[in-house]
Amino acid sequence: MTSLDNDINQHFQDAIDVIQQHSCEPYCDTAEYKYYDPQMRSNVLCCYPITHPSEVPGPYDWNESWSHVGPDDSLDPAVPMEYPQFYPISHRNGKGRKKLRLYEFLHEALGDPNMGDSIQWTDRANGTFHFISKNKEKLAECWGQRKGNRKTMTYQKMARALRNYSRTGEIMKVRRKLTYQFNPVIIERLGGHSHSVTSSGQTGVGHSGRELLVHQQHNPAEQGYYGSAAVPDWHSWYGQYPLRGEYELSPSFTSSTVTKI
DNA sequence: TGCGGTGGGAAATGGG
DNA sequence: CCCCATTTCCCACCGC
Repeated sequence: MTSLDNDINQHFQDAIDVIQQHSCEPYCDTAEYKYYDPQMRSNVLCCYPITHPSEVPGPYDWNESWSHVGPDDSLDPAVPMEYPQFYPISHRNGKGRKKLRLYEFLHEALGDPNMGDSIQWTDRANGTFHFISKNKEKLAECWGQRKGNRKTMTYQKMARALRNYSRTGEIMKVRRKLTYQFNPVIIERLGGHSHSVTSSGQTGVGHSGRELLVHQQHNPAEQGYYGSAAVPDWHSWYGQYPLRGEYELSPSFTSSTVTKI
């Protein structure tokens, strides 16, 4: 155990204390927070009450929960839940710690079967995901507890943070209820495998959305999810959202480019 | 009309 | 003290 590990564990323990002081809500098993070990990612994430394997949500019930949007042939509800992925931990950089970002938490949650009834991939290849209306508040509360917020996190507040990502480009809102989309660059950085991102050899750089950048044109076949006029591909989004002038669009929008500024 | 969801301004907060 | 990434509050709007 390195001193860094000790430090991290100490801070985690502090967080636990805070959480406990604020009387932990039902979804959170504080015991799971005891050790902050990158090798135990699922435990770190887990703040969700699964008392019996049968409670682990099975394949998503599209008929029931998405009846308001109708069937979508591009979606595959049969895609099996995946187990947490072991992407480079973002909480720490070379020295010291780095705060967990919301999009990182969401990506973790998407890989955690225990969170399957709160958040799910809609189209993993596109990086689109959606919250489950019924349980979205649970996920928000987990997020709030994870951050040690003073007040209870709500979906509304979490969604506000998500909307801020629209400006920076990490996550965009999809014109569909409770649905958002990761920037493919983020997916790749997080260790996902959005096939819509070609390898430029410059992934995983930097520490904020700042280096994030332009993405190539979409294969139209990949856009079935959105329909024609809904949410466009990434460079349309970048065109729509200038990203605070911190990102420069590649002269050729059609090439896959990740440019560090 | 009520509700759930969306969108965004603005100030506050807390870590680095 | 500054910057960043939210967090918190609040209000307006929209579609069902």
